Amino acid sequence: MLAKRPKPLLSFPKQQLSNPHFFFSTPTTLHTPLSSLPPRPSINQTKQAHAQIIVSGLASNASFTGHLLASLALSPSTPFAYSLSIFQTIQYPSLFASNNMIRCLAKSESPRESVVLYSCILGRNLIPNNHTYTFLLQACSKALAICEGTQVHTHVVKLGFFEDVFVRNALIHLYSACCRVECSKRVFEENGHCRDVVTWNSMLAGFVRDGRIGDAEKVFDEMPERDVISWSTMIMGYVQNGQLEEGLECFKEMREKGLRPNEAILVTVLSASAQMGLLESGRLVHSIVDSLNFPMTVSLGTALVDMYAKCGCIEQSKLLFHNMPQRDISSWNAMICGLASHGLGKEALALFERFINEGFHPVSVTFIGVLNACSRAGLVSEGRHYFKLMTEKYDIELEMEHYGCMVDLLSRAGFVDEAVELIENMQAPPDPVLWATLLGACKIHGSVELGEKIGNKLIQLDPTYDGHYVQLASIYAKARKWEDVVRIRRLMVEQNTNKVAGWSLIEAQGRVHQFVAGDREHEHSLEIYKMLETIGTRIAEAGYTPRISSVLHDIGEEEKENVVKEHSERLAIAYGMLVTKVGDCIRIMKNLRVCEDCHEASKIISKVFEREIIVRDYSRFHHFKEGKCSCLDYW
DNA sequence: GTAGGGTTAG
Repeated sequence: MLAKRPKPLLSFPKQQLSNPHFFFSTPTTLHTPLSSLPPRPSINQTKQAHAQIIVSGLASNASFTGHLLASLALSPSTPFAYSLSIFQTIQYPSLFASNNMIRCLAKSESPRESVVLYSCILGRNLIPNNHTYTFLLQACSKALAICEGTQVHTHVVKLGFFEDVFVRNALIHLYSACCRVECSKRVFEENGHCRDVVTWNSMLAGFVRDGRIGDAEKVFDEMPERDVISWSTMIMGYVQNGQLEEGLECFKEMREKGLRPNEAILVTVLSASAQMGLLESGRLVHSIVDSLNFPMTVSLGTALVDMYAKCGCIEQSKLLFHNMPQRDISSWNAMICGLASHGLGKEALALFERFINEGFHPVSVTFIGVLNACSRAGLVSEGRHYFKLMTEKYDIELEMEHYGCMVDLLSRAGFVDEAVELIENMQAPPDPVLWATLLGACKIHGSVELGEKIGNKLIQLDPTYDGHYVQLASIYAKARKWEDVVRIRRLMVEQNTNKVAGWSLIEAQGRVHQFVAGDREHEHSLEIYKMLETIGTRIAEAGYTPRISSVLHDIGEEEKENVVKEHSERLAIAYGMLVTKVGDCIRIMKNLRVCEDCHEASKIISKVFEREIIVRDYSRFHHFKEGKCSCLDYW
């Protein structure tokens, strides 16, 4: 019987660089070893050193080139072609030189090529070492090369490098990068004694990447020591998974332990504060940035600009933006979007023009900001112009969100037919959100017939979502079609819809206070309701009359008035009046849109009590001051 | 003589 031909250890796909001669093409005549290089030299320093040695006639040998490559691998900006050209000058590369070339490849744009070089190492009968595998697995992770990585794993075990903590950590990282977190876990659990802080961090990051926050928490709690990366991974894990409060809590715990945060942590915590609209929390991070003398990098500056804009302080946001030492496209996007959310449409458009004049190229998000700016300020012709510009001049693909902004802009401004036409002519099937936007406009314009058509269609598409019933019923209520209101409400009860509970948040006395409508859970509930009475009397004297069309219950008018009076927003305002100083601004965050009645009441409260009230709702900011709102009732 | 883990914007 014929002996079976041994299977190759590794079989790699044919690629552009897969010819091993690619790595070993030009013979070299250099023989002089390189004196020690300074740590992490810049690419220019390395090039200068290289040039001097060549010019002075000194040749290089494998050892010299190996050092040169090691030095190049350390420079983050090394062009890969340069490293390769140096490697190619060695006729017989040592393992040391080859390892460092793998390391350069791992950092290059073609990390997968490192496995080709690895097969060359094997082919030249060099014995790989732990460094080889660390670099090689790093390259596989970057290339998301799970097949090659798994084969390398078998080599690691066969050649006895599984006990090496660097190699094991690289394996954990490889599997988590390739979405095989269970494999990471297996590597992590084998030989539990062979772990260091990086092993724990890699496992932690693996669970975080996979969205397994519970498992990540367990790892975080069990790890024997934590460094700044452990904290940043956990904090970012919470924030990326939408567990914002836990992220902020984790940051607090870290600070209590006296640890110095790094920039990544600060940026993440700023983002969480921004998403939640927690100004005090964001301000605290800003004060940490200042007190610890963090340089105002583009990331940190942008995160601060975004935080202040999302927490209602648009002036502070603008100030920071204009004083930023450097900006990138994200900074501009954050500022344009921030201005748009505050209804400062013309300012946002002017900034966009400046952005273009400074030579930036807009991206998809930039136009979300621009179109939102037009939509919030009712700038219809400008909106049409930019919508056209983004495809015709900047070649940006239209996404559902861009259509959303346009449909909102057109329909709210009264161009409902044009909005319908836009939806109907879309290439992709329209998202129901677009029809829901149109339904909102039907409510504003009292278009019962079209609203009825769209509302019924949406209810048919998603009978469990209560928002469509509420909108349709509001359209009927505005037209005083009470029988239809009752019918829709009954239908809603029959369908057992999932009601999204409305809430309002206010930050006061170092805490976040959350209210729902009719809430009596707060420790100062009695005082809050007393204040609500006072507010009610004072605004009634100033001419306020309740707008109860948004109340769907078939109850008496007086009861409806009580329902709106106890909306979560009103409770939060009342609490704000109790705990803030006279004249201080009251800042509220809501998860839904401001209702018409609360909007009207807030305007009058701002006048009667001489208080600025800033409300961030689901869609935008409302600055209530001296009886007026920044949205000019266009929302 | 070479080493690893974590980054924002609607």
